[in-house]
Amino acid sequence: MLTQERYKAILEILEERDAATVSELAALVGTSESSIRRDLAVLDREGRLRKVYGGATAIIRTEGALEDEVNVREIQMSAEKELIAEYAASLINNDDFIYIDSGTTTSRLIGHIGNTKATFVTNGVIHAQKLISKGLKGYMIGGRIKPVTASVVGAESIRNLMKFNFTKAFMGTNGIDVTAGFTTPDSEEAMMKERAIEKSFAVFVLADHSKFRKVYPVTFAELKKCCIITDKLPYGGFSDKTVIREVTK
Amino acid sequence: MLTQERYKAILEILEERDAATVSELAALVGTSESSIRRDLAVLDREGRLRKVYGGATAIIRTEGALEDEVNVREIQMSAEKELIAEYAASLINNDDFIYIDSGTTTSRLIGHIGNTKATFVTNGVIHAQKLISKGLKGYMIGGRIKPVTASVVGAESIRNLMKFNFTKAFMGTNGIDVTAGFTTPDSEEAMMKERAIEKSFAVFVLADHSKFRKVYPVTFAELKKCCIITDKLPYGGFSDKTVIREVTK
DNA sequence: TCAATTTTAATCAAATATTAACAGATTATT
DNA sequence: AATAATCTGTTAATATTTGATTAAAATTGA
Repeated sequence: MLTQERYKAILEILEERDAATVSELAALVGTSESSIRRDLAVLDREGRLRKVYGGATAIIRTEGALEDEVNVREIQMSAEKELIAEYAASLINNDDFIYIDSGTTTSRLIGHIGNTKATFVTNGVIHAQKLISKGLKGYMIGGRIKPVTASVVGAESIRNLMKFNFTKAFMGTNGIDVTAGFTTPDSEEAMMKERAIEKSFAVFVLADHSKFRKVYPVTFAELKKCCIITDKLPYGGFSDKTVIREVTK
Repeated sequence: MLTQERYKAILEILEERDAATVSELAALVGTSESSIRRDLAVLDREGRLRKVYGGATAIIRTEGALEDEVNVREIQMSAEKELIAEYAASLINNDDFIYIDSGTTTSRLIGHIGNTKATFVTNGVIHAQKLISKGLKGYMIGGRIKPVTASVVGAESIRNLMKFNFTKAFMGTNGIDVTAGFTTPDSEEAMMKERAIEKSFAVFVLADHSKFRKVYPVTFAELKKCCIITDKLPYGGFSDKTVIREVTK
């Protein structure tokens, strides 16, 4: 059976039922679990389905492009990120005035914030919603909404952001590299991040180990500007000029 | 059974009945109480339900992120509002620059907006989310988030709002009265509404018949300033100085 | 208030799932 | 036809999830 035929078969099965286990797919498609796993990995990378522990789920494009891209992806985030988020949340004090960057890692952080009198400012629409559902004092940065990430970016929002002076900022990143620093694929998001860091007394970047040694088009900060909170350092250590907080069980 | 399938099952059960105990969920989903507890912890952190002692309750997300008896009722009396929302959506043109007020009625309106090049500005967090999930061009007003209604209000947000000049505004209201005009219980929300109306060329107030002859503490506009879109006029008609668009099947 | 009852969170072993490495089969390339 | 590259299924080593157990915490009712 051709690989492409398998892909098609898998996607068709997932279209009927919303989810299927690896063993179910193997039986239905008529191949080994190994092949199914390899297929799911490919299709997940292509964004055609969502790989989850035990199988895969369909990407429902019914209404919310956002609902799936942002919310569902979070569900499959790993235990390491949970640890990072938990630790980051423990750094929050009652008198803090905190910036929360958009992105999945920081979104998870909000789930771990307990009862606090701190005030939170964010440019993430979902982050704002989570803040209020947690009963926290929240501020939303205004401006143009970027659909894919459900975050507010652009000149307008930067102007709004500049009014604030944060005690702490919790940032996400796509890449961390010794020479390129913290990088992200989107220049508008990068600009927001850059300014938020500028206006914060202490900056924490939440990043699991997979982010190290990766470089994306736009740099938004030098390494030394932020404290990295991670689960595991890359092989051979990292720049000794960087402040790294390694969180382990 | 896949973890994600369990999540979905739990959320579906909570959508039908507003609340369920851990043991009920375990029986209905067909898994152990341990797993249900773990699932509830995750889903609570994700903000998809509210974990309570003994089980979990659904989060009603139509307007406020918080459960609200009033909201529940409003959702149920929906057929008329649907009509109003549908008609209001038909008024939108490609070159419009539109303000969408926070509130359930306007939230519903977004669901009826088709493919348009118009730009939308809102102070509702959930409204913003709906806009992007619909693929519409959206702007968020920045400022302090009021938890109950998940809307942005306050001095900061009014300053941000004043920069705009809208072609049309779609507003919600709590009361419509000949002498008191359009009224709402919250003064901060009222101020936002007042300014939004001031900055709009045409203003439409979406209100079902139950809103007529009711007066709430704060007036945010005179009747003649806005065109009312409603499903049914009150007995004996209404002020003839008011522009009313009555929508019927 | 305090004791009885219920619920929760933490722990642990068993069951399940994943990964990576390997060798044979299949397909492309020269 | 020979060689390289890719794909497939198997296996063993890891890692994750699950349900039972139990001590601690929360709720209830007198």
